[in-house]
Amino acid sequence: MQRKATALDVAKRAGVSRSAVSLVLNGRGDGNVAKESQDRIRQAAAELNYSPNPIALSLRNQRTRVIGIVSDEVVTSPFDGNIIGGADDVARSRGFVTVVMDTELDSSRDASAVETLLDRQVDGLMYVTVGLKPLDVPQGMLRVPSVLANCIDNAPVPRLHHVIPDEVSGGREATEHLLGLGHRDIAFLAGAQTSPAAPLRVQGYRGAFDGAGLPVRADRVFLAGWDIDTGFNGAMKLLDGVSPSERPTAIMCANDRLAVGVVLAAARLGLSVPRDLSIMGYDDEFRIANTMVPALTTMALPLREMGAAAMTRLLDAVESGDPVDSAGTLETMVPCRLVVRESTGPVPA
Amino acid sequence: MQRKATALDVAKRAGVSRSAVSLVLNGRGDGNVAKESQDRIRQAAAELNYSPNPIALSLRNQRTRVIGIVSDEVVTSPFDGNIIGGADDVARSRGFVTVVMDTELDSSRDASAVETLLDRQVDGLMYVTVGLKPLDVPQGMLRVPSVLANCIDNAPVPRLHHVIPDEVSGGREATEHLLGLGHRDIAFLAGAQTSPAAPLRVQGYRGAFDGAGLPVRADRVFLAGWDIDTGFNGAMKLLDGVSPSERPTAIMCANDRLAVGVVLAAARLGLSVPRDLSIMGYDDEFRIANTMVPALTTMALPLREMGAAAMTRLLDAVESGDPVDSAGTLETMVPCRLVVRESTGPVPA
DNA sequence: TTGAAAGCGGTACCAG
DNA sequence: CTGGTACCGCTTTCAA
Repeated sequence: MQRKATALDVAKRAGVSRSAVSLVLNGRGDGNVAKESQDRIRQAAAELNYSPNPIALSLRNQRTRVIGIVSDEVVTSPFDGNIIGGADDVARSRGFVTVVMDTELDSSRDASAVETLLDRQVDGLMYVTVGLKPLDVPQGMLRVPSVLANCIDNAPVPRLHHVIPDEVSGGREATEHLLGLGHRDIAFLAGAQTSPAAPLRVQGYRGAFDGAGLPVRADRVFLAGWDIDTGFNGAMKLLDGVSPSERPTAIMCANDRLAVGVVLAAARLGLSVPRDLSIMGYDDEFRIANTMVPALTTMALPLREMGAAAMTRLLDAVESGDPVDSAGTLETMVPCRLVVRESTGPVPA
Repeated sequence: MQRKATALDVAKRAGVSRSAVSLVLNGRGDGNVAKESQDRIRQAAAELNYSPNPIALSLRNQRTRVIGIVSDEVVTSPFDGNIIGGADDVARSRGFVTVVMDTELDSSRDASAVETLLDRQVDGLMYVTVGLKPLDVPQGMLRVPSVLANCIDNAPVPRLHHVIPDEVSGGREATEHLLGLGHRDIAFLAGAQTSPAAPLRVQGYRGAFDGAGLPVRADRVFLAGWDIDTGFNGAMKLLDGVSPSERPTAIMCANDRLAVGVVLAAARLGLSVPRDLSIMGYDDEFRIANTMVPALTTMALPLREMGAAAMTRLLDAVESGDPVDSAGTLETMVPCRLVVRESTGPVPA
């Protein structure tokens, strides 16, 4: 591997000094370097396939054009990877590189990941989590521009800007979809208390009923968990051995996996979806919601948009030198998106 | 943010020169620096919370202790993230940092990701893919020590070492599990032709039958796809309207999602799993296989082990200066692991 | 045993 | 308009 060309090589080839090379290649040639020299420099650079050494640049400029992304388990878990995808899109388009470190839910690694990144002089930091959650912000994040994606500063007085999905309106619109199909008895398997998303979606569910002037049956909302078996068991409790008139006509689920369990239970019980029972998921999980039988109607999390919004905000701050929340607001909410497929239909006659 | 302490600060505080600081802190103090000075230096370093600037180090040493990981879509897809987890474990334990770049299946980004990483002077590279596949190795990977995880150098004469799961024995052991339960008519939804994993698993399936001295019914193996609906449709074809004596007593699936579809079909048809029908998955996909109802018996991919093995091999090469395949072999196969849960049982009487 | 100096690859200031 | 030079933080060689 022959070593890469340096600015000195270019200078020699063009018969000028290193300084001239630097000026020209950084667009500050005009008014400083003769037009003719500029051409020679640019040509020499092209011939040698020259590009400046980012490490030397970093050392000199004290800025690296690198953004550090710390994730709780976004890389290693099956979820929410698109937040990073959306963030990286924006970063690349603006000439930044992202480096990702995953702590695999070991919060004792948070601080050291941040310090490692800071040591390497990242220009900014982003923390991404799987699922909406409060975050004990690592101290180091306060030393450079930083944003949170899908998590919220857990301090008494929050300091970092966060980008989160609008769970309340997500819950509301999902419910409105079912109300619009004529359903009135809608059960809600609402996930687990442990996530702040659960109560927010329930709030949206209530809001939809209120908005329609309909009463909410408190006993139709269940907080349990997030997995297939939970959905299955919850559905069995709601449906098995219950007369058709007593059954809910629709079941909303706080994620697609719960919905898979519910579909499974319906199949066991000989209920046709959506003819006898409508089922809604949440998340629009890739290769689950769209390939389920029947394909799941669901509320898509705006993962890419969240990542993009967070990164945009962060880079604006990095490049301007202002703090991330310069616009005065500490929160960006991104709306969820209703995806209608085949698991929901009109209320049975 | 007050700037970090430099070696010069430490030197001043200890009343010595920068060189002395460098020597002592790199363990080459004995024989070069007076014991007493050594102590003062170490103490000063501790007091100032000194650690060398990695960027300056990189520039000086031309080595960064950074390993670049390029992934096709491991970060953004729900799959195989644990390969990176396993790799990162090993890297951290050996004092290296990994930086991950995901190309989101855009192979035109492969080369530029590698060049970016190379520009930043990574000491080694690893390419990770979702699902076993042939890889057109980006040229740049040949310039530093590199390994492949879950993919295989697609060149006429392969150059890079790869770490892959042993799909043949995975397929064989899965089949043997079912044969051991007395099943003789075992259908295999074997994924899609597009992945090299599919034919390998089929080969294992055939091997198991051969080994047991049993004939293979060629019409029991189907190549179709990898998703829930494919599994559902495949199972319906095998089971719906077919008399019990004509039905396979077990269905093997090339991944857990197919198995979900098969379970769903069985539920629709009123078949009890595993009493009437045994179902096997493959992959042990997190939060699918273990939470399915019934929980899926499956063949776990050794993702963490693969990542760890690949990184170990890579770092050995980086630290020794030898090429990655110095042991003479270009392939490491890691065995899959049978996980018995509740979806398989004895053949029906 | 110690410190001065060169150099890694750049950028930016300043005198010519 | 140009080229010399200092400096970013560290390691390493070499002379004192």
